[in-house]
Amino acid sequence: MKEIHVVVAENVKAYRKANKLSLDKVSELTGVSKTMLGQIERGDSIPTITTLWKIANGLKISFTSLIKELTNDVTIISKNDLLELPGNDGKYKVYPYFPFENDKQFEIYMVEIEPGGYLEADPHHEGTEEYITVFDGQLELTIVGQTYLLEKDHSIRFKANCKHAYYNPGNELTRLNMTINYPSM
Amino acid sequence: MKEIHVVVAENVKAYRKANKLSLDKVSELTGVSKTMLGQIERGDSIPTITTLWKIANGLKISFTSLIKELTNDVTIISKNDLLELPGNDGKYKVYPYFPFENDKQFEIYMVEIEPGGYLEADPHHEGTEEYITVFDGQLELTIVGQTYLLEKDHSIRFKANCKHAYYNPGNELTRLNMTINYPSM
DNA sequence: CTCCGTTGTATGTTATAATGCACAAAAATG
DNA sequence: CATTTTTGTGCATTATAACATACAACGGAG
Repeated sequence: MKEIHVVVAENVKAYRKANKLSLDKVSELTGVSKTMLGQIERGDSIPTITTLWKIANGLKISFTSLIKELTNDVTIISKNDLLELPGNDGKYKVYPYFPFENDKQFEIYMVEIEPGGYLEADPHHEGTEEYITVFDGQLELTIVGQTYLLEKDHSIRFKANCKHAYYNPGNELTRLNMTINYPSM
Repeated sequence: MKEIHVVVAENVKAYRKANKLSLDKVSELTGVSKTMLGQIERGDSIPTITTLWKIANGLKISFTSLIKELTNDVTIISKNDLLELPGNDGKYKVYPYFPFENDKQFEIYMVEIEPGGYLEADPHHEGTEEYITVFDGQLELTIVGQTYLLEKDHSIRFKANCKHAYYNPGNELTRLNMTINYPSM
């Protein structure tokens, strides 16, 4: 995961090379100084939003093409590779397989809850939704005082902008897939 | 046509008010100082790309929602409720827990593949990505002739705009979660 | 070949981004 | 009601973004 200004640097440089433009020419087109363009391309300086806007507009390219990181084609992750996020009682374990990244609007976790394990979650922002599929065991989900019991192979979708809690009421490990969708305003 | 930093100012402020967050809270979430957030919102300062990135990531909103000039409560699904989508050999079963809908950019399936089960998938649209987490068994995934073997508790992310195939090479049922992300155009 | 123009980088300067701290006003609490 | 906490803004400081200028190296023209 590169720093955003490094991503910008690579994208600006790539565009300039692809179109055989000098720093002078880009400076002319964009109204940003040649020196600053060099600094940006070398990652020596972090441009303001206005400077970037000038570059995008001057070159007539989309803003997002400047900030978009080329993703690896294939990424493989094992649970062993992950740093387990702390639940509050040691019986609730969260594995962040695909954490939130700015170019997509969701994140994916695997969650394991031992019998009796419990977690109370703070409300997410307005419009956020959770999708949970139970692969093993049972899950008792409480949303604003309303309790839902999910068996194996059950799934649930709910708005996550209110207080909610997860609990394993059974006597075997609960394993579930959790996808959290954030609204794109 | 407003200056870009004024647009950003309005969007940050609107988001914060809509979610009833204080400057302090946003500062906490984003790692940007309270003072700077105030400056940004009042249009008194032009943030660097990094500062804006911190804001977008900290609030888990899309970057473009910051630069752009300005939804049913609970659904429960059981596998039994679903019409199983046909695989091509009876050994590959797809359960569409949350099919694609216009207000979000992804869909979620549970997939079960019996030993020896196989499915060849047509390419999705350009930019489409798949995220697969193996909950049980093994999965052999072939993407443009390249083969990946996934064990239990492994996950993979790959571009789904090319021919790919799923195969269970083991001797037990493979169960996996599949999330398909479509590009936001 | 020499000379000139172009290119990208280094340097120094100025303006401002980003922060920590202080504080008045508003809101919350008892 | 009085007191405490929270909130957003102002001020001073530090680091750095953005610029103008200088210049070495390179490429092209004659």
